[in-house]
Amino acid sequence: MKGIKRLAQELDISIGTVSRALNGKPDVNEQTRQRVLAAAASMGYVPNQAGRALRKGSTGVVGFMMQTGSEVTGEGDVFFMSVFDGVQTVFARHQLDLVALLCSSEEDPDAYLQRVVARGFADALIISATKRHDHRIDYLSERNIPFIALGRSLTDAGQPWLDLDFEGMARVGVGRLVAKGHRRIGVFSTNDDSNLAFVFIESYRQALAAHGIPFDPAMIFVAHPNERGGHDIAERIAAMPPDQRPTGFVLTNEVMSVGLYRGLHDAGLRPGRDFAVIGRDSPHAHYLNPKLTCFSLSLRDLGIQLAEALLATMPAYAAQYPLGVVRKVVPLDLVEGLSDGPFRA
Amino acid sequence: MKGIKRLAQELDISIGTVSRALNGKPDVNEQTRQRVLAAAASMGYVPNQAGRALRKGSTGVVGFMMQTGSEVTGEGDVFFMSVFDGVQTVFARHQLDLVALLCSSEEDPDAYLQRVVARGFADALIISATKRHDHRIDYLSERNIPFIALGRSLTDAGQPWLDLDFEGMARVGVGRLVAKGHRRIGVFSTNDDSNLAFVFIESYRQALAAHGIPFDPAMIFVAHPNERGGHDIAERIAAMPPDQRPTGFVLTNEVMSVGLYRGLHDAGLRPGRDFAVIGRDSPHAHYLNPKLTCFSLSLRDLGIQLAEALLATMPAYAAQYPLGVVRKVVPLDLVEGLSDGPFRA
DNA sequence: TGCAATTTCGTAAACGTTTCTGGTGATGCT
DNA sequence: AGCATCACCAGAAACGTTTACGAAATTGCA
Repeated sequence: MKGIKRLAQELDISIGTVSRALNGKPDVNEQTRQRVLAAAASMGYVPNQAGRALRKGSTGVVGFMMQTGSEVTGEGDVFFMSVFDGVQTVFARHQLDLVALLCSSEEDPDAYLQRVVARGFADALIISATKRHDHRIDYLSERNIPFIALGRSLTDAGQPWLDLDFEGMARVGVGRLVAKGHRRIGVFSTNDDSNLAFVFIESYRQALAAHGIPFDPAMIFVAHPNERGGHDIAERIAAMPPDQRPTGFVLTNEVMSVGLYRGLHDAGLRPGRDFAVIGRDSPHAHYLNPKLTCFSLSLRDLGIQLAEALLATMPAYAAQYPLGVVRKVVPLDLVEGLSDGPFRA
Repeated sequence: MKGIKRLAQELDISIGTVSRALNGKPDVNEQTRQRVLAAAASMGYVPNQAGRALRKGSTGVVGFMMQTGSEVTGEGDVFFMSVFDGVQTVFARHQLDLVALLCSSEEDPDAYLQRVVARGFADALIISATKRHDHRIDYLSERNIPFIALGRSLTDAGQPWLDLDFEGMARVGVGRLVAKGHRRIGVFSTNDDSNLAFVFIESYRQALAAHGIPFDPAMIFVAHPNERGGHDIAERIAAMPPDQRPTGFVLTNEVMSVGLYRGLHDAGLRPGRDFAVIGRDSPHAHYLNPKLTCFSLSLRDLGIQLAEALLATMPAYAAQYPLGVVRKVVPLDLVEGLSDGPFRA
């Protein structure tokens, strides 16, 4: 005999009453409730997840889907740890648990989603690293599984999303460099289907146009969104004839600046003196020398917004979070460093 | 009507047969099996996790418990992503899924473990950031839940564990610096109950003794195991009278060197010239200037070993992994850089 | 042809919980 | 005193699966 049944037998009351006592339901005598609670504590009773989920149809778990492997760690790293923390502070108020659903780099994300998630493993989902055309969005909305995307997508099923303000980063970044005399401003892009890069490049072109600077495709550097990618870019820049090189760079990724700095240094280019860099804040970038001028935001706060927007779409919680369908760009602050120092123009 | 019942009704056969067909059980006609498989695919059937777990008593899920929040990210960061990848390549062979159980920084790890895990959420666990006295180890072994610890602990319930070779790092690191003439060699420690720091400091003392160098408590620098901690250490070193400062430093953490470099630089100390640094390999440290001399290991391989050692303790898989109870220290390679360059002695 | 062995399948129980439906006894009200 | 109300609780059904058991249909063999 196990579980609630054993408890009931021990106390000589019915399992129904035990369940009601445990779950704070109204029709149970306060005295018996205390008896049950005491017995549960002393016997170390803890409800079985499967039984409860089967009966209730919900698990109390929200999944954050992310990809593993070292190569794909674009936003990865410490980024998520802080976002998680924010999400959890909201979830804690509702006894919801957050788990990270780890999609192996060897498995197709769509397949993973179907395999793990559609089984009713989680009540709701947070998906990240959204692509411009993202099958997961269709899949989840077809089945009415509540979810929110961290990142916009062209695949629009009316889902809520939160995204960083790439337009703003392009506008402010370019504007800042232009004001210092730069005309050849490099940016990075990826060669996958990620919407992030697409939005950023578009905004970059608009920002250039706003300052009357013609767009030059050679200023777009495709690379992996990690340290190595930053290093690759620096090497490519160094290989260009000096008069065709960009004189400044705007990055939206947290860690690329680390590799970029090193690559620039090896090429004899010092950020903030020979070359302007504007990047993204991160624990690593924070210790670059010279100090990186970067866009910054509270990741914990991002997590909080993410959680609230998600709860707003879940029937059981929507009433407490009357936010409607959140589709929002979150702004970043520019933190002045020395890496985009005065240009010689 | 939902799930397997609907499938059965559609095909006009019993749910028992459908289940057996789906699960590859022997006593089902090959032709009906194909019919079932086809119907399941076309109707997008996917078995309910709760129902299956309830009946079978196992979930097919292994949890990796880790803490969230930006402050506690000692080993965190990109470290885990690669380890996960290794674990998953092993798990994939057995249809096991790995999820990260995220313990909020606001919740007690022991309480979290009881709340989430004992519910039968996962079949087995990997716990990390083990303490010298770790309640989780007792808890899990009392309930016979298979688990493995990433990190040794004084709490010994006969559990399997894997740990990095801190003895080796201390011995090789100190030996290398001593050979270059260093006598005052700094190391870092934490002020929590983590066993990692304890083992390392012990080995450090022994390594010093082996070279006839007296132990000086002032050479131990307590700090947070992250970039900021590294920076703090540099500031403290800079504040010491030059003739009392360490002349070299051995770090076992992946990211502290980033902050240490910056802090040393601000104090006018250049790694590899005025000060020797030996650290840990990581994507970030890899781009330090000058190149960091560091201990390195394949995290993916660590994940593979972790997974295999865990499976060896799970009754259902033990036969395929006859490893016994694995309690093993995994070695690291020294990668020569320029940060521990020639000493002036 | 007849009996045993084998293949294939349907039936039903079980996993641990929550919740619906009634029922009992006590209480309140007239 | 009689009736309605109420607080409390027991019983049972249900959630979706897997699996033990046995029955039916088929085959093999003499």
